[in-house]
Amino acid sequence: MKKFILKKRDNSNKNNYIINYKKELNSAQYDAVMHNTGPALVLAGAGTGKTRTMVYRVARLIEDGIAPEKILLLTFTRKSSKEMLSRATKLLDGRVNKVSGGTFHSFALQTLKIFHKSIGLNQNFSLIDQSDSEDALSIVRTEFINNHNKYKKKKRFPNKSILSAIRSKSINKRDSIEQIILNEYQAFTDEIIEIEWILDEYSKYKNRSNLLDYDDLLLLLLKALNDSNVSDEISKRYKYILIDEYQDTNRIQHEISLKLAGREANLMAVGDDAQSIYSFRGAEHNNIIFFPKSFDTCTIYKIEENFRSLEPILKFTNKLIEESPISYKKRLFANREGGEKPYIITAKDERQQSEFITQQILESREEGIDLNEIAILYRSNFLSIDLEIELSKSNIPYKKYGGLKFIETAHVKDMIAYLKLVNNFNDLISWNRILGLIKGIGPKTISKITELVDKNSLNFNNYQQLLSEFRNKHRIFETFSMIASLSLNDKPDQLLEKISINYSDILKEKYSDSEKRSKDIEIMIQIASTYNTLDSFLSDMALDPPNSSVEDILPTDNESEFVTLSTIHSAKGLEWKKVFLVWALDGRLPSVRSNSIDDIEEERRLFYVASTRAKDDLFVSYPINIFDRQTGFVLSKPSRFLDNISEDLAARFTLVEEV
DNA sequence: GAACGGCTCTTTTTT
DNA sequence: AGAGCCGTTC
Repeated sequence: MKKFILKKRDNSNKNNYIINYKKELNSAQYDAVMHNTGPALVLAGAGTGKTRTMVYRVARLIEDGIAPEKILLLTFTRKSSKEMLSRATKLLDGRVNKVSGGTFHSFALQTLKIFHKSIGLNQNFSLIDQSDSEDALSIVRTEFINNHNKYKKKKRFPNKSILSAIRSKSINKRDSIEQIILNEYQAFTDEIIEIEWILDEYSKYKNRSNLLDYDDLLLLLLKALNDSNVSDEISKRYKYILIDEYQDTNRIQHEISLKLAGREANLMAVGDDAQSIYSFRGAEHNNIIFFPKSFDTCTIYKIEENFRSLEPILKFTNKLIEESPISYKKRLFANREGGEKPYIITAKDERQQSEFITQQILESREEGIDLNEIAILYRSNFLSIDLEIELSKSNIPYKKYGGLKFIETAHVKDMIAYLKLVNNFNDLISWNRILGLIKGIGPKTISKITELVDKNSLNFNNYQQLLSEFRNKHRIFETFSMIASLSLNDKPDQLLEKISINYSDILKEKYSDSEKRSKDIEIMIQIASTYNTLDSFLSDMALDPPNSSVEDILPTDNESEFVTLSTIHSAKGLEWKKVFLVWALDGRLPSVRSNSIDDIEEERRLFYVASTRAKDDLFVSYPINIFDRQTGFVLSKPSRFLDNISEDLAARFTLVEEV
C-alpha cells in the first residue's frame, strides 16, 4: 500500500500577484483586501478609499484563482458597480468583466428570471416603478372611497404616496402594516383596517396584471431563497459576496444577504454608519451594527486614513459628525495637509446666494479649475431652480442629477406604457395610462375597458364588437390596431418608431411644448437602439434608467466640461475639488419635515455626506429671511449643525454687495 | 353622467 | 412639472 505524507503547500507564490497590493494600499486597506473566507465587516469612513479597497479585493480574489462569475458584487447603484468593475479591469484584466452583480433590485430580477418556477411566478411579469405603483394604488383607493361614502367628503384619508410608503416600509422593514402605522403614521391609526384592505387589493391588482414593483422584487427573491433548492443552487453559484453601502441596506436586504451567503458565509459588507441617509426607504443604519452579531465570528476592519480632503475640511467634518450618536466611532485622519478652512456664508436672500456662487465659479474657471471639479449640492430638488437660472445667464454649463428624470416625464412614460402592453397585454396600469390619452375617454370608460381586459374577454380580434358602444370609438380602435400591429420580435427602437407615428398627434394636442417633447422621444429611440430585446430595454428602464435630467440625457459632447448640480443623496460616493453646499438653513437642512430625533440625526448625516464630498475647498452657504409656507415661519437661522463650529474650524462671512 | 379645462398648490431624499 | 379641485361643457 502506498504511503502518503502531507507536504506543506508553498504559499510563496502569493508574491507573484500581478498587482503589488502591499505597495499600493495602506495597511488597513491591505488587510481588508487580503481577508480570506468567512464574514467580514469593513468600516470605511468617508474618503478612505472604500471603493479602492473593494476594487482591489475583487482583483485579489481573481488573482487567487476564484472564477470571476463566482464573485457577487452588490452595490447601491449600477453606476457604482460599473465604475468598480471598470477600475478593476484597468488594474487587472478582462476577467473582471465576468464578475456577477448589480444592485439588490437588479440582482433580484436576474435571479427571479431564472428561478421563477420555484415560487410559482409567471415568467412574463413586467416591472413597475414607483409612479406606476402609485397610479395603481390611486385606482384602488378611488374605488374604495367611492364605495364608502363616509370617506368621501370628510377627513384626510391617506393619499397614494402615503399608502405607497406604508406598504414599502412594511416590506422593507419586515414589519406588519399595523406596526408601521403605529410607529410612523400615527395620524392614521384609526384607518388601519382600511389601509390594509386597500394594500391587499393593490397586491391582487398587480397579480392579475402580472406586475412586480420594486418591493416585490426583494420580497420574492427572499421567498425564492427560502426554497432550499434555490438557495443550494445560489450558494454554488456565488462563493464570495461583497456588499457595498451596507449602512443603507434595510432589513429585507440584510436577510437576503445572509441567505445568499449561506453556510460558508464568505460575505463582506462594506459601509460607514456615519453616512446612512436612506431611512425613508427603510434603511436601517443599525444593520451595520447587527451584521457581526449575525455570525459566530466576524472580522471587523476599520479604515480611517482619509485621502480625499485637505486637513481643514476633515477637521470640520469630523466635528460635524462627532455629536452624532453613531455606534462605531472612527477617527478619520488626514493624509493631505494645507488648504483653507471651510467658508460659512450668509446671503441676504436666495438671489444673492445664487449670484455669489455663480461669481465664484466664474472666478474658478479663470483660475483654470476644470468645471468638472465643481459641484453644488442641496437637500431638495426644488432648491436648485434659482441657481439654474443664474448659471444659465452666465453661460456656465451644468448637469443636474436627481430630480425629475428623463424616464419620469409624462411623454416618455406614455411611450413605455405602449411597449409594456406589447410585452404583457394584461398590464392594467399601462392600459389605464394609454386609454387615458384618448380624447373623450375618462376614468369611467377606462375602468369599463380594463375590466374587460381583466376578465380576459377582450382581444385584438373582438375589440371592435366589444367596444362599439363607446363614444370616440374610432380613436379607441386606432389605439388597439396600433398595438396589435406591434410584435414582440421587433426591436425596441423599431417599436418606438411605430408608436411615435401615432403618438405624435396626441403629443401635439396635449402639450404646448410638444416639439421639445418629441425631441425627447427621438432621444429615447436612440437609447433603445442600443438594446436587442424589448425585455432587456424595459428592465433597464425600470431598474437602471438614465439618471440625469431631461436636458442632458445625451452627452452634448462638445460641452464635456460642466458643473454638477445634485441632491446630496445623488452625490453619495462622489467627490469634487470644490463643493458648494447651499441652503444650509435651519428648516431646509435639517428640513422642516424632520421632527423626531432620528430624523434630525439623519439630516446631520446628510450634512456630513455633503461636506465630505469636498477635496480642496468647501463653501457652506445659506440665505436668510425665507418664508416657509408649510410652517408659516420665516427661516433665518443657519443650520443647527453649524452651531458648535468654532472660528478655528470654519470662517464665517456675510455677503456685502459692492457699491 | 362623464370628461375637460383652468385654476391653485406644492416640492425631501430613490431602487 | 405635475397633482388635485371645481365649475363648465358635451
